[in-house]
Amino acid sequence: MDYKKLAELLYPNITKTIEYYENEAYPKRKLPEGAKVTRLAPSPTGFIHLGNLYGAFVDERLAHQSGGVFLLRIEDTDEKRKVEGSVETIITSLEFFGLKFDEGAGIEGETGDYGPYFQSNRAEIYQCCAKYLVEIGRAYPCFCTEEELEELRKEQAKENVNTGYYGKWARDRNLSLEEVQQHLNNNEEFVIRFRSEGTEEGTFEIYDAIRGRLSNPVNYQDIVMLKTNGIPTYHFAHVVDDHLMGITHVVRGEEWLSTLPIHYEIFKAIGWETPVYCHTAHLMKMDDGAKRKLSKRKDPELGLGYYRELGYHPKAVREYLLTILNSNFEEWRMKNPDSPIDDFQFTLGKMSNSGALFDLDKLNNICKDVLLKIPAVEIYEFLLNWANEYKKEAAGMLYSNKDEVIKLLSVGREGKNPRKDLMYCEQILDFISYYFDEYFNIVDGYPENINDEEAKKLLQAYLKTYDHSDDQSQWFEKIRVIASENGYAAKPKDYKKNPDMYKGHVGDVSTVIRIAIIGRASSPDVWELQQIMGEEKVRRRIENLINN
RNA sequence: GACUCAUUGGUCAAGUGGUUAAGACGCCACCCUCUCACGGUGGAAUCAGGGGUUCGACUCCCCUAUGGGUUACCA
Repeated sequence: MDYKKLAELLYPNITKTIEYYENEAYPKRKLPEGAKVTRLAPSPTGFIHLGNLYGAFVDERLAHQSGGVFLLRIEDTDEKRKVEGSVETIITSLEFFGLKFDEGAGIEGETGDYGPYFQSNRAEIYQCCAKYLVEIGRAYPCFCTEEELEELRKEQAKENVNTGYYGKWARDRNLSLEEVQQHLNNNEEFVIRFRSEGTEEGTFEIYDAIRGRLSNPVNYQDIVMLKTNGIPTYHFAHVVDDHLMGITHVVRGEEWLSTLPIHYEIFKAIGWETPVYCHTAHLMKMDDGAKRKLSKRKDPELGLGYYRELGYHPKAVREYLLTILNSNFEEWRMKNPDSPIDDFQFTLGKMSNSGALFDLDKLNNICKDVLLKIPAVEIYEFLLNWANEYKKEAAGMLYSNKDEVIKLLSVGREGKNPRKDLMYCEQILDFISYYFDEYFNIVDGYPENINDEEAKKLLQAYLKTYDHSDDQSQWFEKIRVIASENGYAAKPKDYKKNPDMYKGHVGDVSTVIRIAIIGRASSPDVWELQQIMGEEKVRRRIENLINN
């Protein structure tokens, strides 16, 4: 069989050679020793979830920690699944979380010398590489129709053998030149299949940077490399693109583990070195008591949009992700509470190889610490931006009450044991909403031992002695006095010792006041909040309650 | 079904043949305290099961179970 002729027959119009691409078009990158080149290669389906961010984070750290390159390539080889505008979504979402690409697809066009970065624009490159494989006898055209393949699978199922296109089942594996010509003359469509040399028994070993040595069965399937439309399948695109783009580390989900043998064999056949593989474990979700891989269909709440809508700070999300990405991160963070997150040395070896369950409690807890380190003014800006995008009705209020909001955000944040009240925008807004009359309402009831009438009596007493210029201790002393005068213990400990002597204690009294002013039974220090609200508002709210 | 990866408390996990099996989140109790947070102290809670190998196994091997993944001209 003259493979050279076959190649010419199939691709008369491909004149460039594989050497041209390797040496002239895409020469080796000039990078410092040890620099890693990574890529994010999403398909543009318009949905990006936490799992994608998780993986992208690994790529980004690997590249930027080593002085390498992090690029974006769009795997748009499946026309059916393309969604308009999804490239923008991907880029802006990742950027929001602090991941920036150095090269590749961009909103304003591509940057970099290794493009095009959309696979749909690389057809000629793939075809050239395919042509080469045909020339050396490692690829061939297959004219089977989908129906015929379906038949084949049924046949194989009946005989109880592995399904697929391989060995004696590969009908077009050894077509003669004349037969190929014949099919071509009939205008039949064809795919290019890989000619595998593997057997069903073979195995090989390969190193995975996360999982260590992996022992795999060898590939024996003549998989499709080029579809009838001349566009490659993932397997072939991965080999061609990652090699030609100079990718050193391929980070991808563990769902690719089982196709690794295919990739390995193609790399070998074409004579290229494999990149370092890094197969990450999936982020999982609890579903009816069982762990499950994140799904874009079933888990919209794990879409990145969800966290932006709730107003999670990107720093907090990064911080959380790093705790599940590298088990030693938390330890490092405790030792270096104020260091920038990028000072942490991320390592592949510390990555877990079993799927982690997403833990919202943990995220929230991390948020508290992260936000505490961000100045109130910046939180305000963040909150305002968030409201402008996701909570329009609150944006105006936040905008026109800038000073007050910043003060509200700052309450209790100073000192040795600062409060950690703030987690994410939605929650923060709720946390400070009482300040605005439009949002203010009484959500909690009085303590059990105090009825409405009693409450009014206490509030009247409070109003009578209230002096807005009192300092904090003067203010609270007056509350103690009101408590004593009305039969409540001025100190909770007294009440605890002799509960029968009192109606309650000073805490009950201040709770009544707190509810009148804040609308809730729990809040930061009332005196501080009053100072921010101003005398008029404080008095008005209490009066409203008394007269209702 | 076949092939494959995984399995330490509720969750994230340290651990690489000899440990009282770290730590974090969550939970509970107590302390601090006008509430809530914060902070502090303490507590409950884990090696999926069964066989080996070994003086000794969470650690190595095998089987089983459970969960994930692949089995496409999807990625």
